[in-house]
Amino acid sequence: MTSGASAGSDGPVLPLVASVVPLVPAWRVDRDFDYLVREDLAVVPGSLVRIRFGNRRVRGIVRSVARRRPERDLDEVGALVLPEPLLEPPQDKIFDFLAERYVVPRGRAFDRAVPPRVRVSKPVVTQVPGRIPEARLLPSFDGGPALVSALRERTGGTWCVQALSGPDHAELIVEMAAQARGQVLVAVPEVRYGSHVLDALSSRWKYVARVDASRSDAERARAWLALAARHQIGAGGRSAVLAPAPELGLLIVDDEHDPTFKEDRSPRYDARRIAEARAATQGAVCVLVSPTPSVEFAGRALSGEINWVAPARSDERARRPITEVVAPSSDRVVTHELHGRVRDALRAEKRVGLLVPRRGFARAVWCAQCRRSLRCSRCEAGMTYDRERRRVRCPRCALTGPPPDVCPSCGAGDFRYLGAGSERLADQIASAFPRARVVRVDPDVLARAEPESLRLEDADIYLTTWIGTKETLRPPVDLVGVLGIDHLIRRPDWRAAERAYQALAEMSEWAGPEGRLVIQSDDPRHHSVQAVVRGDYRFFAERELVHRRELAYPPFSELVKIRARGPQAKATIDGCVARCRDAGATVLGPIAVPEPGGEHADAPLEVLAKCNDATVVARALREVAATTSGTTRLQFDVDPR
DNA sequence: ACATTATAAATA
DNA sequence: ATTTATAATGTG
Repeated sequence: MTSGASAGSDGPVLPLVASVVPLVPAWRVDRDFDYLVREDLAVVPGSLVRIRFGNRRVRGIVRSVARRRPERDLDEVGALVLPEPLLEPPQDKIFDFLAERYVVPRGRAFDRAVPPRVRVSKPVVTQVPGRIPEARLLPSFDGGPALVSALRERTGGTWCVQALSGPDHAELIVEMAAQARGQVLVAVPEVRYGSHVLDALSSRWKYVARVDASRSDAERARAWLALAARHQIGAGGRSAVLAPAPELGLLIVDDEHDPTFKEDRSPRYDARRIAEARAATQGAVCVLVSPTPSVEFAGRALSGEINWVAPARSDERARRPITEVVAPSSDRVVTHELHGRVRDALRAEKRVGLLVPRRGFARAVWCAQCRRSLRCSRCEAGMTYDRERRRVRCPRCALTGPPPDVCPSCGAGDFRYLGAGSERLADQIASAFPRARVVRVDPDVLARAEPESLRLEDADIYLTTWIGTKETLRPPVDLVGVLGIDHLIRRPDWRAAERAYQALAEMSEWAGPEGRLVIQSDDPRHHSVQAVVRGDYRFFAERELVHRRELAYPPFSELVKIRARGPQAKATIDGCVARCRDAGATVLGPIAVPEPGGEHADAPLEVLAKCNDATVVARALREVAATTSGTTRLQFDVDPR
């Protein structure tokens, strides 16, 4: 590849030619460009270089370097931005995958390989790896010993690990990292109020290359370059799965179910899928950890497609608090039963956490008989109910109509409507327990005050919305009361049951094995509720998978959402639909999605494609994207959350 | 007829 | 992304 015409042959030495991806986010330049390399410049595959492009200077990443005869007049590589390569092969394949699956120009994908402000070039701290300690926690898991040997021998594979809730969680992550051979990257959910896992990693290793947003740009850049120079361990948020690690041995995604692993700006990647694909291309082990794994990955694990690691049933049940489900009362927010539990706890000088539902939510319609929510006949989204007009409406395709007389699933005629306002909850609770000190935490309070200044330890009743239940924020309590879970269960969204289960499981963890959990729900038999009562994740997963299979939602399909706006929106989206169908997808829509404040006439059009392999559909859509004119905006969302 | 502004094309 | 050529629109 690099030899060329020198040895023995008579011709002149061929020039060095580098293929470069310019870091320019445009479909018109979605390919490599060749440049000459001066003999004194240490340009290698993966180098970050400065090149002339058009009439300006941009940065680019070198894909390959070879001695060959150029086919045309070439410009010279301007300079090396970094002395060492940033993206040694085969890591460039990750960014090819990123560009391909998530339908972005290559320059936009490769831009994610570059650290912020590459001015800082400090010496790199490298750690001499110590002796590998015995694994303490993992061997007691079903499938744990196999994972330990995969880590030690670096035999690859994707592993879905159902963690135990509780204080051992951070240690489990540290233990896996310590067992691994080669470099280790750990991705954790967005760390706004700190992270126990990152703290635990930092106390085990002298220097953990932190690439999360809570660090300064300078520190992130330093960490990024340290990892490119083979520093052993790095950690951060979603983007940690894209950090350089030429000798990657282990890639961990912790709390894998968390929605922040989906990037919400272009490139809209799912960090878990990137992690899996990356580990495969580098021969590393990919571990997805969560006490409540996503149904997508758990389903693949239970079917044997990827590896499955779970705690012994008895260990899982031992973490469960005493759990009760009580029917909500129609005239008060705190039922008689929960009121009694709170009163008893306060008398015993114990502390109480109460979870109130979010303020605004969709009003769902469901059948009292078979307990299914009403779904749109056209696109399968859950219907919402407009109380004033007495009509049902699909939030996805805006199909409206009168509420049906009988349930389309079971023929019963008894519908329930959900979604009463909940503004006065805090006041009602304060007046129900007048002698208790009530501390209220919600997004408004958090925006105004630092978490430390809230004096949570003084509270008898800690009243919060979901935001205040973050592990690093919530105070320890003895009783947790969930005032309403039904709005989450009935949410018009195919992941509603999963989100509800995860929320309840988190509350169960908050109450802890010594505590008590009271759930107010009118659907105590729902699998999201029952799984928490039983302390049995698998119970939830297996039942939810039945529903997913019925409607062909992930993991039984992959999804691609496409949105078009502008003058040619209709024609453009029709072209996309045709491409999707050619690629074997089932397409729902197109439908107009009204925007807040926008005219209905020029509302963007949206379709949802269900397919076996979204990468195949993405490849087809790439051609549409590359040929779409500037005034029509196309937006692709592969693996939408 | 010429200046101003939107639009498309090209980048080694 | 940014520049440059080209078409469309506006102005005296």
